[in-house]
Amino acid sequence: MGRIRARHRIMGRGKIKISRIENKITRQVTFAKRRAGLLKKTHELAVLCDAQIGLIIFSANGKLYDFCSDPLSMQNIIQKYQLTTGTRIVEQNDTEQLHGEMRRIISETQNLQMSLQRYTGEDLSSLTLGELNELEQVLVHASHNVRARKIFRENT
Amino acid sequence: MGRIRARHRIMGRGKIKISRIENKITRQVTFAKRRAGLLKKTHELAVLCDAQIGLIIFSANGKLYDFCSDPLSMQNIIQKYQLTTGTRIVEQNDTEQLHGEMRRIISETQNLQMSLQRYTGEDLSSLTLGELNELEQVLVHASHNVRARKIFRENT
DNA sequence: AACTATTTATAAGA
DNA sequence: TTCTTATAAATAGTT
Repeated sequence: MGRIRARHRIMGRGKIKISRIENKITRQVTFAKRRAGLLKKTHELAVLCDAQIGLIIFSANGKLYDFCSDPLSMQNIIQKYQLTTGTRIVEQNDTEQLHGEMRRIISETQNLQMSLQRYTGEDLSSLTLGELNELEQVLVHASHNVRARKIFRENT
Repeated sequence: MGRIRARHRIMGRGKIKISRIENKITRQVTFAKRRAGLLKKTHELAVLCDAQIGLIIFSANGKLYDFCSDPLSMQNIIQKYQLTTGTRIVEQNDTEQLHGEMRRIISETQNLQMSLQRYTGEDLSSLTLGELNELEQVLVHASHNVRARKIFRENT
């Protein structure tokens, strides 16, 4: 008498084959359990061994679960990954080229603005005497052109 | 007689606290063991439950280990992650802003070049009569400025 | 690298 | 769903 455990009724929880679980309910339950286990193990590895780890999980339904070890963010991990593997270097070059082109055109714009200030007489401070003579000729010539153009317009 | 196991000599392999392993050798051994375990578990979860998983591990020495479930590539996973979380929108905005600024400055440069062509008399074709009068005044004024500057320079 | 006592994860059941 | 527990799997300390 007393408490007798019906141990024979509790059948084993067998091992499973690693292939897609067909039963939907079972698959979802297993996903929840193993996902939790994986996240825990990931965290433990990162802490125990000073590793930087990023883990991204999309469920079959597309829901996202992720983990990233401190002190980096997932973006940091991804950047480091892309630098290490050489992936996405194309786009980085694109950005660098864009920056280079940007610097070039900003410089050109500044030069144009300075030129314009000379042609309008706003700023002549940096010019030598020779450059002033040259500029005067251009301006005189330009004003002649304008007068000629005016006459052309008046007669058209 | 027989084979007697000296079981008492085999002491327990205790549980450990989850904090950085101080001993370097132990830490490296544990890293290798748990890394293998984690990669295996990751693969199993992906297969069993039809999940899409990307795992990136950097050792303390910076060595990369990664896993990505078929049929996606790590880049696919990263893209999907960034789309899902909205990350990298910042950088996309950066790039877009850069392109916008580029367009603006290109336009400004073109305007400056056109202005300059007018001030040098190279291209007056698009100007109205009123604009021509205005331009002529600016040019005359500018040439006066240049003459004044020349006299200043000659006496300095 | 191999071993094994223990701890941990988890499959199936309740 | 959440809890339980027999069993499988991982692994810490050791050799």
